[in-house]
Amino acid sequence: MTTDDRPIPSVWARPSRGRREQPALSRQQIVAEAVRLLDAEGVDALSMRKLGTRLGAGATSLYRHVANKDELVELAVDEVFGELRAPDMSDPAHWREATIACAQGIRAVILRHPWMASMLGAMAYLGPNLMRLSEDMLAMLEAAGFPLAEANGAMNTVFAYVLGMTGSEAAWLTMLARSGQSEDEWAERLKPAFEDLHRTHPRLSALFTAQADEDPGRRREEEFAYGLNRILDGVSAARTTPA
Amino acid sequence: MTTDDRPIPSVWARPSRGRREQPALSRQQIVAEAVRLLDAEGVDALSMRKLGTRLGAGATSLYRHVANKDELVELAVDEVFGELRAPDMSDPAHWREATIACAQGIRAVILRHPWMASMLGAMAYLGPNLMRLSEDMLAMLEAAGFPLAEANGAMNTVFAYVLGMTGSEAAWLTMLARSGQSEDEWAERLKPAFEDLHRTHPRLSALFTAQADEDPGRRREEEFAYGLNRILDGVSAARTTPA
DNA sequence: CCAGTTAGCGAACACTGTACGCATCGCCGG
DNA sequence: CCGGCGATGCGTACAGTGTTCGCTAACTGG
Repeated sequence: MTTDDRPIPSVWARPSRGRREQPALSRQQIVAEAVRLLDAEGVDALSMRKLGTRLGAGATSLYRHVANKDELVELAVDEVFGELRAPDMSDPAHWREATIACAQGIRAVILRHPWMASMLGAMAYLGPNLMRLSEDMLAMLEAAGFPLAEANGAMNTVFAYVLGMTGSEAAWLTMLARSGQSEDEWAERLKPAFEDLHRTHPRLSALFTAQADEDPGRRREEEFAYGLNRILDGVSAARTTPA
Repeated sequence: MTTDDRPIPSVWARPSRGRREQPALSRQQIVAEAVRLLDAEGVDALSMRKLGTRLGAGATSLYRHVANKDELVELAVDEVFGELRAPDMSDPAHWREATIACAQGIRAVILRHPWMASMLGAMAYLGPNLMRLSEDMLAMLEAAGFPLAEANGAMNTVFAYVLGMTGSEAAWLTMLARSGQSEDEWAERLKPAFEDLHRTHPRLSALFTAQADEDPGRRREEEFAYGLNRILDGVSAARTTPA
């Protein structure tokens, strides 16, 4: 137990177990493990060495399958977007429900992998999985009576909203998680500064107190749905065949 | 010239120039220089040592005025949001124009400092400058006939949209800048893959070709304005006194 | 004029991403 | 059967990172 774990250069003890017990490393495996590491320990914990160790490999071995850390992250982002299954877009009459389902799907994916928020602002994402989703949404909106240009505008608007809203949400949640405090503890900690807030920012203060005894998760869901519905209201006028 | 730049421990050559020629270092100065460095060289180039050198100081001196690099970045973000002057919100009848002006102001600020995009997804921003702006916008929307809760929903929706849209925009632009290519060169480079795109994603392909000979900057401006107007359309129904 | 507070700094530590070259493996043509 | 070959993993090394810890030297209040 103590003799053979030291790398003694002896011909007899040479392991010689073929490297091909497993295919050892593959791009898919690396990306999947990277996603797992990011989910578990957050964006700062992703280092090539740690990822290598998790895969039972040296750090630099990863570079045989991935050019950069940046490329690895790009692949991880696309991998996560691959979780998205396009919702049922068969019935054009339900374009609103389908769009809402799609938006909530994206939101759920980002909240499941909060590190995505940090990435999306730092890279122009053009991966195949999101392109497929875009094409499907365009087709659905066109079938629902939107001219292509309007469909594009509507989709971009919805998508930007989802990104912005969910990005802030994810950032807030990871900040909470990192500080190890609950949402209520945070509110409690702000109580002292509240007197000033009420004086200088009465409206913000009123909103805070009004939201104090709601379930935060539920409240965020409803706020997300509220804005989304207003956007769909505004967008629906662009249809050529109203309903 | 070659003799006195070596730190010889001689009492005679002791510099003795009072450290207080300038107040040396201050938090304001550090943050301002950090913003300048971020603007000039991008987010990866911000390191404590480089920033210190720029200020004619050692790297670790900064820690007397700033707790962390993270805190420094937080301060830099708030500093930049300080550029925002709340637009004229005196006339409640022009709430739409005022909101548009505010949104375009935020967009302009982020595009002027594209590194902001990477930060906003990675931190929950609660700085005083944005809080002031939020309070002003709430006041304006309330004066325009929105109940406070609806004003809050509208503001959050608009703000999420601006963040998402402009964030993607900034990410794309910094990617272009880093690759040193122009937008047209990028389109040219994608020409080979275009045949496939047309086959598998006909709608996206159609949109690309339709946008090929527009000025990209103008096009982005218009897309931004389009979505913003749809959102304001959808939101305006929540006013109690319609107009 | 002296004590105490404080700003700045040099050195050091634990890590990071990544380039390079070497060892080793499965395979494949002769 | 076997020798070379391309692919794969990895040890080492390098330049650079954020941050801590004492040390010096200046300013400031009594």
